[in-house]
Amino acid sequence: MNYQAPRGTYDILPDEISKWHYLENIIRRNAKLFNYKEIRFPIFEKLELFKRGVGETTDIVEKEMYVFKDKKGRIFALRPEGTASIARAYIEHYMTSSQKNPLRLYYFGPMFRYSRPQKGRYRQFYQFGLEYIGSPQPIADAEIIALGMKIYQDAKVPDIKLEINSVGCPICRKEYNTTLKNFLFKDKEKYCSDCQRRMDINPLRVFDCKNDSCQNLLKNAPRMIDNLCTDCDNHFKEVLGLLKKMSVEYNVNPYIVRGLDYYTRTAFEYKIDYLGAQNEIGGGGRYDDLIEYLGGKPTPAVGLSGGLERVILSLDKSKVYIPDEDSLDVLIIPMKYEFICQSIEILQSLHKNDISSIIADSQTSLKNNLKYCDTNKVKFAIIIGEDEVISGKFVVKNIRERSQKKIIISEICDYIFSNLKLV
RNA sequence: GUGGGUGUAGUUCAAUGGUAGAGCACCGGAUUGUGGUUCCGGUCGUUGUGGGUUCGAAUCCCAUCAUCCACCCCA
Repeated sequence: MNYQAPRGTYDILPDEISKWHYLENIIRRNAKLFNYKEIRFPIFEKLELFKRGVGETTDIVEKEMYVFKDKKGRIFALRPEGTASIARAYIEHYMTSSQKNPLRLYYFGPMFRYSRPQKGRYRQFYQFGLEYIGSPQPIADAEIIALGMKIYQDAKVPDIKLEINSVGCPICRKEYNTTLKNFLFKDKEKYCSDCQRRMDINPLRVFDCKNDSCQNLLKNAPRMIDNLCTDCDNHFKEVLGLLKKMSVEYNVNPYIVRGLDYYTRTAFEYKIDYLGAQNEIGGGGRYDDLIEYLGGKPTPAVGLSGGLERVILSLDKSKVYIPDEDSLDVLIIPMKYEFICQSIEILQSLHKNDISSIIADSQTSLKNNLKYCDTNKVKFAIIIGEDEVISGKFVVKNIRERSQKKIIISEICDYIFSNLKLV
């Protein structure tokens, strides 16, 4: 084998596509239910957009982007996530009219991050996302969170947990950061080397440490959630209240830190605990300052994104039944190549009636063609041989019932059409 | 980016440094125009790739590519 898919990428083969359609249909259906409109945006953008939007010091931007130059030396990056592009499009197309706002959008598509592949972690991976732009109100947060949960529940992802936190606004977060740093640096030497490094770069990350002695030291550490300003605190409490009203179960986890800089106030994650290190299948939060920061008018917004392959892995693992897609209606089997004209005639009339059909290879044995019908759940087979051509009556087999009937050519479509519903 | 495991037929897996094998799948026949069972027969490999050690390498060593696990990060 000379060529293989690049590291961290993979092919989705026809046999697996029904899972993807299943999931995409659930997302589309729910998006429609809540009046979210699909948006499609480029797979690459100016590097600057992600640097500014996602945050210069985030891991995503710092070490995980596919960056390239085009022929004129412009620097682009393959998109590592969707929100920055959505904010850009929102500003670029002046999608601000009050008749359309708040604006509800959803998207699907591949994202790219250069990281070491593992199960459930790829370099090209698929995400869906929902964005609710133009409302600062807690009901927007609650709608997004509940809708995400509904999608996972509809898809039958087992044991999904919602964790929620508030990361505050720039003002109270800044204050909190100093408080936390003071607390940490007081006993700096007592922490593990990882934690000491985290203190400088992203102090909130120390809460993720798995080291028991560090956790012990952190017991009395100040938490963001206790240091929110009044507005942020009220906002958070209202979001929680609305979730309760909507019967969405959640756990407040004061240590959720998202890897993208644009989040303000609400931050949340959807988690499962049976996929190893990849326990987060989706997440999101509020990003009230992003659009302004990228050059638009101040516009509050909240959104979420979820990874499709992690959902599919979880469905595989828990053996959730996924219905097969519609199979082929009719296989036309010419016994010899010379009957190809009659085959085409039947094929075209079936297609006119919206009945899916193909002509079998006349070199394959009848036996194998019928086997093909069995394994691929084809509904009918039409056999075309000398007898049929002379008599004008063709054998139409109902594959599942293993029965057959001779029918004149002009009535084949009607016969199959009326029997398809029964199959 | 760091540390470790794995790589053999389409697939799942065998093979003390000494002739590369089995199940499933596939193809053919029993049934010369009729399919899910059964029986019989058959095809399939530069052992991921490239070097090295050895009389001899799937097996040992090095490199490389891919994959998996943990860290990291996140979807």
